[in-house]
Amino acid sequence: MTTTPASRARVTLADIAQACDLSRATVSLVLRGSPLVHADTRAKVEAELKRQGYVYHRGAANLRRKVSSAVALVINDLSNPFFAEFAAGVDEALADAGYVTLLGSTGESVERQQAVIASLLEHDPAGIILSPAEGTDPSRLRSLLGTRTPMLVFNRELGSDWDYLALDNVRGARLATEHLLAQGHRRIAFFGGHLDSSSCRQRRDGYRAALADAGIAVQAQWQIECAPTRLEAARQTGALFVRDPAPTAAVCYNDAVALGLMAGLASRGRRAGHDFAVTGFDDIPEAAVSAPPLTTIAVDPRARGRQAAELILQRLHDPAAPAAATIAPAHLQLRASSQVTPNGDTA
Amino acid sequence: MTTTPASRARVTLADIAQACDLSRATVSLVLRGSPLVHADTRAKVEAELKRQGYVYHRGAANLRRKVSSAVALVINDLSNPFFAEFAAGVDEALADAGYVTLLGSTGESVERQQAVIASLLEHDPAGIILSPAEGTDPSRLRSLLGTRTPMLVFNRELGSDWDYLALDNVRGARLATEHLLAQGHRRIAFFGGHLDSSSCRQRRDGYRAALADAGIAVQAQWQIECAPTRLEAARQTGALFVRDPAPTAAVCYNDAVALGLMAGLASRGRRAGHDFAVTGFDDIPEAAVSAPPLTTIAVDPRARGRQAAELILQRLHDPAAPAAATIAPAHLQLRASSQVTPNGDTA
DNA sequence: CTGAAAGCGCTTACAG
DNA sequence: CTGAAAGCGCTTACAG
Repeated sequence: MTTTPASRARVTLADIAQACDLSRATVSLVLRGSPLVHADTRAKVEAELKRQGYVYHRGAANLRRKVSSAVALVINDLSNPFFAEFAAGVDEALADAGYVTLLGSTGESVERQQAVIASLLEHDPAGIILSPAEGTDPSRLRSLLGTRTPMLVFNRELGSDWDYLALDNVRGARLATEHLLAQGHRRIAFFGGHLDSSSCRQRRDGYRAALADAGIAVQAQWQIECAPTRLEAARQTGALFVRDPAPTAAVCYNDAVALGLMAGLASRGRRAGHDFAVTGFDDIPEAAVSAPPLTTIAVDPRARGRQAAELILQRLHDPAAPAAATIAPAHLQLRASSQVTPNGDTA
Repeated sequence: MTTTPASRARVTLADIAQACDLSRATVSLVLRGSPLVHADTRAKVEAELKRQGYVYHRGAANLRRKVSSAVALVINDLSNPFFAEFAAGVDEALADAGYVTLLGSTGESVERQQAVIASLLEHDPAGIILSPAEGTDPSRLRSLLGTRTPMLVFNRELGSDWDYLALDNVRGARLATEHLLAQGHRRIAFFGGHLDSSSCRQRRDGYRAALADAGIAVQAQWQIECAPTRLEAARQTGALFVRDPAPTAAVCYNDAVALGLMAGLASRGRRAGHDFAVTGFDDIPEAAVSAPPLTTIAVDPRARGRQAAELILQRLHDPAAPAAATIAPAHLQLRASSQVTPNGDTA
């Protein structure tokens, strides 16, 4: 009977032990660098490990030790560069800490999110980092998770008693709004996003606070809701101009919306940064190369990913500590799209 | 002694069996839907599973059954939207097939790639999908992998006897070049990328073939190498114009390079799509919103991800089949950046 | 239809 | 310094 290369049996501790005339226990000690074993024995074992191409079966070891070396990362939209950067940061920091990342993506579907998490739980992750799909029901999530597996929620608040890593949405939107006020704008819209999302509400709160500080009453027609995508934003552009006097600037929910609005403005014969001022939120790479380049709020998603990984690892270390909310900083990234006054002068 | 919620002991088959006054074997049969067990028994067990919040430990089952339900996905650059989309497609298709994705990212470092793969192998993946870091040494990779774990290589050829999923680089670059020729260009550069990368060589081959078919001899100064990043491309822009007559158009290695070149042109007082024609490769989302929008070669990275997942799953099914190379289609996505003639007329 | 026993690849007390 | 035995949570023949 011929054995194809790909089906060769696995080399185990027992094989090494037998070849070295030792017990599996001793080989196991070598593997984990125990100082107990004699230097000669160690050398003999290590040579044999290499010779036979042994690869450690961490799953078997974890089973015996009742530990896990995996963390699940559930992302709502990996095709969004913001979350892709976040995921890269998470994976980087987890790998450095000796953990492997179990990836799951939900495509913003709560049903898929339930299924994905259920499946990941069967692989016994030590913890979960979740960037929740829009419309996530915390109680359904809680009954799925139980209380054995700690979770860190990123970006969208879910309440319950999970750890939470947030962007400073209020402050970021306030910075954007204050910048437009400083350019002389008085009629400033808040454009895009859905108010049932906590991040959208927080950003709008920051916008409102800045206007209130400037003594400006927010007009209802300055609040335009739409799905946070480029396409929907482009479609909703007209809603800004149905009444006179129309806004001269818009604080957008995020960069995707801002880029869509810029496209929508162009198709109506207006130009962002020329006769209308626009700001975004996220600072995705496209923001720097759009026409004109987009003034936005930078939140460094890769650093947020590393931070999320560190927070969940900390939680594994101290399961009993009370759940904590962490607010990550945001800062204004100035570019041409907002460098224009209400009269069309370039600042 | 109080037990904190997070440290509650795991519910196992044995707990369920004991509560139902059955053997673990019977509960195991229920879990996997065996028709052998009596309907009443099944109902009783399922109620108890739910009551105790049992979660299946797939790792333990896999250990016993000597199977794996994980596939490792190693990505060189997750912050590149092209690879992020690819990863999303892989994860989607693997999840549908009941596999979990073990993520690893290398940041284009061959050293990190070795370390990441070594670590992932300890988690016993059934197979590996690798988007190799630049400069990967196939023989080092082979000695790391052994012959037990099948691998699918994406995007960059590594030789050896691994399965390989490629983009149709030759045809894509040919399409881009033929398009520029049709606009009337005769002096066309091939800009960016390193010739030690197989994808770069293939794209340049397609470019050369198109020029040869048009009876044009390629000039040495039309070949500008640089790292495939926006920044390096912007820095190298001047190299296009050191000799007269200078090229009037450039086929770029990829979109990042093309966007960098467009920025470099702008800073030299030239404008892509106005007095110089540019094409990219990949069709990343930024290509549609750049100024001007970038003509490029679309390869549908998400579909490529799904395809990669299907190929590796197929390989798991039939380990003995000969290694196969698969070429995925590429098509021209026409936009403004190339719609200009050598004389500056807009086509 | 259900159970007792062995075993997947590892680690952990406990002896010696 | 090294080994024999038990056990992590599951599944798989084999009995009955």
